[in-house]
Amino acid sequence: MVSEALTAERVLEATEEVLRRYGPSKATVVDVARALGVSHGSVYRHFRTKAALREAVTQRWLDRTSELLTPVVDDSAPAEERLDRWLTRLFEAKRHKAGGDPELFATYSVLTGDMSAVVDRHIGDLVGQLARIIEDGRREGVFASDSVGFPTEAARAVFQATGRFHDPAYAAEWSRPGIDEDFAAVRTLVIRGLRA
Amino acid sequence: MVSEALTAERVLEATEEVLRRYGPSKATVVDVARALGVSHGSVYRHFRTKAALREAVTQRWLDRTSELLTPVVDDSAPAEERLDRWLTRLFEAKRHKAGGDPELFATYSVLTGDMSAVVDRHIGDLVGQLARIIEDGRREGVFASDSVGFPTEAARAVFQATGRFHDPAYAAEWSRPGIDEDFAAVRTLVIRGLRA
DNA sequence: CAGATGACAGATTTCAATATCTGTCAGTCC
DNA sequence: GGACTGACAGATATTGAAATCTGTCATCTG
Repeated sequence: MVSEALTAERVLEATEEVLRRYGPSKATVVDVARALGVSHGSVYRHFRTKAALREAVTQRWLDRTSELLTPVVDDSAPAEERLDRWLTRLFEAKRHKAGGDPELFATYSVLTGDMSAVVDRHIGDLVGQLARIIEDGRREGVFASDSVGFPTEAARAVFQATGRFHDPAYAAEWSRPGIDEDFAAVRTLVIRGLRA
Repeated sequence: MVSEALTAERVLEATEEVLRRYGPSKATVVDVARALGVSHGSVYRHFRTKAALREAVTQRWLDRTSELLTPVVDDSAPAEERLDRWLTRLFEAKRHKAGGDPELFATYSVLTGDMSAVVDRHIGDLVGQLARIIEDGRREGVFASDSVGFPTEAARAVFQATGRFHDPAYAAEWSRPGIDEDFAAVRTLVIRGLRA
């Protein structure tokens, strides 16, 4: 064969490129096959359905954000500072993605809308990261151990309370003037709410 | 004339009925006129455009919720208790509307999507109510006066942090199991965040 | 024989014609 | 004469026939 072997990874890359070019409603499996120079039957060898292909490419996209945040979780700084940095970095990352390539961001927002399982897993990852920071903070004695429930419950509450600054549904608000002040106020409120 | 005079109020009532029956995409000015037994030209005598008619009917709908909450603001109970009740009642009211007549709720959710001015005014009303409670709490010494900014800023933060439990975009989540625990956790977190 | 192809049936989307709606206004009717 | 009508132009929505897409599979190829 002249070109490289057709792998799932190459199919995913082509899919992302096709999605970027045509958007979620017009990107077809035939387009992906065309971009790879193969027949669409070959794409179905790697992904059973179009939905499975979209799920895989979306999961990859979401996982990139989670990985961006792990350094903050594993850091050795005080928990309160890490929580602040984690929330800020999440907001920055989302805002950067949304502002840098609005069409691709909109595309993935549409995709995630049809994929509660993939999204739930991603949210689970992020809440897990938050829970680890909160657990550390309780061990340090900086965060209250009795108030908002187990670390995972507190983490869920923090995640939900800051939703306006990471949920794609609000992406349009992220470029409004005053958004930084709003974010600072919510972040402060939430962190104060965790304190001992 | 045999029937009652055609008033703006009667037009609004007919519009709500037509919206309930046909939904936001199929409800036309001609339908409203038909429901009233007049020509559509008469409807234009009371509302300059279809958009103005929809704005008026949407504002009425939103104002009904605001009015439901004023008793809690004007109550003489301690501020922290009133804040708790205000948040709970807002969530209950929204959930009740969304669950009781899902189609009409979805209809109004679509309408509000095209009406930032009306929605901003409504949010301004609600944040104003919250600010009054927070101001009282600061006067009582229960809420910190130095932390999250002026009462209006703190009120905005509280409103945004609890968005998942009043923003129609999340209506689908309000019937999920565990939502009450989630709400309790966020509510507790936020109220603790305001404390002195 | 593992991997790729392309013809095929049924589902979905596109597109252009046709129908309906919005907003105006000259004219009608108490 | 003030409230209402209905014909009208331009904008928007609906419809159904034609084109395209999804997913399968018998066949091909190196």
